[in-house]
Amino acid sequence: MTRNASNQHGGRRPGAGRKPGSGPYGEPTRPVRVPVSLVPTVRSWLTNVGRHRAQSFTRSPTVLPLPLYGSRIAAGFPSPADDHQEDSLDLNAHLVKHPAATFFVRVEGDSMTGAGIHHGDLLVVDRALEPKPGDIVVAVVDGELTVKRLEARDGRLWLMPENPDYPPLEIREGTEFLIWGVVAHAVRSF
Amino acid sequence: MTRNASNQHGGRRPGAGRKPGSGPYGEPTRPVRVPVSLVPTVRSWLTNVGRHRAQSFTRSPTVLPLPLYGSRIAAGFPSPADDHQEDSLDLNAHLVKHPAATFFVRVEGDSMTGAGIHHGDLLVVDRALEPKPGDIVVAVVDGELTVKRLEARDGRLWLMPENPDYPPLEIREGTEFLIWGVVAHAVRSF
DNA sequence: TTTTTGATTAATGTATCAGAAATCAAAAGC
DNA sequence: GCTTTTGATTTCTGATACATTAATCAAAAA
Repeated sequence: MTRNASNQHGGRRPGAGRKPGSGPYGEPTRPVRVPVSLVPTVRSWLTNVGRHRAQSFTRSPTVLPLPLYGSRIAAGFPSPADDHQEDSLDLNAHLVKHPAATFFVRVEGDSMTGAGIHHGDLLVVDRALEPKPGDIVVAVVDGELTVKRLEARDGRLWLMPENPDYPPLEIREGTEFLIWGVVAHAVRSF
Repeated sequence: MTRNASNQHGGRRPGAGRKPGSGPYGEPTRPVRVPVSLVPTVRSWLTNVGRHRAQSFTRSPTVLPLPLYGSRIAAGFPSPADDHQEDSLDLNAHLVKHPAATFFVRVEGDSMTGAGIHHGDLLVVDRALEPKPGDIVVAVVDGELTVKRLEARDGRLWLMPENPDYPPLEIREGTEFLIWGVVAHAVRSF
């Protein structure tokens, strides 16, 4: 006992003690093994979501954020300006090989649904690609723009639909036919 | 030494020993305190980050406006001065509404072909969008990453495939469920 | 050539611990 | 009487320790 007669502060308080649920999360915690590189992400999420318990459906958290830089880091933390990692993607760089020769076309109709091209899709068309049989091309036939698969049979060219409701289109002697480019990608929006 | 003369297996192997990075995450782990109720969520997330690599949107997106052409062209090859050019479009700006909250996932399987999402497609997933019934979402269910359409029926959540070969997935009382984000676009490459 | 096997090393889950944080209420100060 | 102080009490968290599991090695055995 270090208390003297002139100092009687403190002392037993039956029932004193920190109450359960008084921590930042309102409940106890358990240690979970987290890969070193993801520790900051998990901590940050726990700080922002775990405490506020923002939820959109039932009691489950909506989203656990993916790391902006999730690559395996040998040592240290990534620099915020460090973007040269396989985990980041630029759509232009990824989808446009020849910028000067690329354009977009919106799909109308459903003649190519078998190829996963649907009405309303946005096509990325590359004029720099050499059209060859099997390619899906954007072409003008008798003044009409169309999207079909290019085929070569018996020395003739055909534009093949990928939907049985549409007939194959033969490119004949007097047909006005022009290929605009090769379809590289189709973008579907929801 | 418990070995006898008729059993000489094993023994010293200089250089033997488990190699660094041989665990499921490819790197060491550290214990992080997680609220008890969030432990399953964090675990499932860690499991899937390690198994299904996702790519984040670049932090320094390029700007590349390219021509978007209309569907009706009378004749001739499109040129920059062509009257029929409707607009120009930059893929990054057009497809990514919330750069910091966007990531990409490659589709595996064909449970959503009815929605035009096919095996191998690249999904643009937006974490900033509030998931609501009818949205196509990327979700984790009992530790498995999946892409499905979110539905709400009778006070319950369902993850609906868009291919009759697959069963609907009901989110029940004990189901570990969390939504990673809402699918904004699907990119098909040829 | 393939499989076996003790030795070797990394990784993981759990236990433990020290210090921090929150709570209590009588004593002290005003 | 009201507010502040203060030692005791209890919970909580981050870090470390530890036991077990997992992965790797290569000579010996099959």
